[in-house]
Amino acid sequence: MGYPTESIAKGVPFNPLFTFECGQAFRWKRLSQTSEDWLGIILGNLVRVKGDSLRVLGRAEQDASRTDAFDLRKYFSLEHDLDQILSSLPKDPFLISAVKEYYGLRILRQDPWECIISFLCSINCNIPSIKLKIENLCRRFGTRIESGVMDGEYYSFPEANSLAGAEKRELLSCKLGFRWKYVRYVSKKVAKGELKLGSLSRSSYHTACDELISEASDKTLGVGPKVADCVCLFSLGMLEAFPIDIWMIRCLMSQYRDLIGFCSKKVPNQLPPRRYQKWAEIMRSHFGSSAGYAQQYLYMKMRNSWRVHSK
DNA sequence: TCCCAGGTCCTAC
DNA sequence: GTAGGACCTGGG
Repeated sequence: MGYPTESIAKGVPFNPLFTFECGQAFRWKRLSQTSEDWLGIILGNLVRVKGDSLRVLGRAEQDASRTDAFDLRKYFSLEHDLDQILSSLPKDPFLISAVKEYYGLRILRQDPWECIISFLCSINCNIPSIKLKIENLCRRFGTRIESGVMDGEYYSFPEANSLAGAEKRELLSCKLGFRWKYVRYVSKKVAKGELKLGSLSRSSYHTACDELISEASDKTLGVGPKVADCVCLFSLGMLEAFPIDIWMIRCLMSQYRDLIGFCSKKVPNQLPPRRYQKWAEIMRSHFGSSAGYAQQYLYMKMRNSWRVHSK
C-alpha cells in the first residue's frame, strides 16, 4: 500500500493504552499485549499506531467522499498542549494522582456521527457489550475495508443513510436491544439533515447540548445529558463538557462530596436531569475550561481503583 | 440465578 | 419536579 508512515506525536505526550481504553472510543484494538501496537478505523481508514508512528493501511472504497475530512492531527487533538491543560487543573490529591498515573491520555476528536451512535449504544451497557454492538453494526451496515496487509475483516462505520433505512429486526440482530429505536431515530434525523452534527462544533457548548438533547423542542430520542456531553467532549472539541456516568457519580460522592453539597450517604446510580446539570456545572466551575480532561483522568482512576478495591 | 453496566424514557404522585 | 421502574443483553 502506498500510504506513508507518519509520526503521530513526536515530542508530544501520548499514551495509546490510556487514550484508547478510557472509554471514549470503542473500535481500537491492541494487536500485541507486549507492545504499543494498535489498529483503529478513522472515517473508513484503517490505521495502525505503533509506538509513536502511525500508518494508514487501507481505505473503504465507498468512503472516498469522506477522506478529505480525514485529518489525523485533528483526530488525535495534537493541538492540545497536554502539559499546559493538566497544569491548569486544580491541585487536589485525588486528581493529582490520577494525572500522574494516566499521564499521556489524550481526548480524541472523533467523527460526531460515529460518536453519537456509539454513545447511544453505551446506554446501560458495559464496555465489552458496547464494543460488540458497534462491531455488529459495522459488519452489518458498514463497508469492507481492503487492507491487503492485515489478517481479518475490517469495516467502516455505517453511513447515516444505512442506519436510517434499517429495519427493526436488522438492528435487533446487531444486539442493540431497546436502543435500536434511538439509533434509528437519530440516524433519520442526521440523514434528513435535521440534526447537523458537523456544524455543532461552531456552537457554544451549551447551545450544542441543547441542540443535541432537545433538537428544536422536538426531543432527540435517546440523547440525554450524558450522551450529549460525551458527543461534545469526544467529538466536538468542547473540553468544558463533564459527562457524569455511574463512575463519575461514585467519584464525586467519594472525593468531591463537599463540593456537590449532597447529603445523602447512599450513592445514587443515576441523577435526575436537574441534579445532573447542577453537578456538572459545579464541576465545570471547579475544574475550569478543561473540565473534560479532569473527568477522563478521574474516570480512569475511579474505574481501576474500584476494580482493585472490589477484588 | 442474580446483579450490573460510560442512561433514558415513561408513569404516577 | 422527581422518584421508581422498565428496558435488551452479555458477562461476572
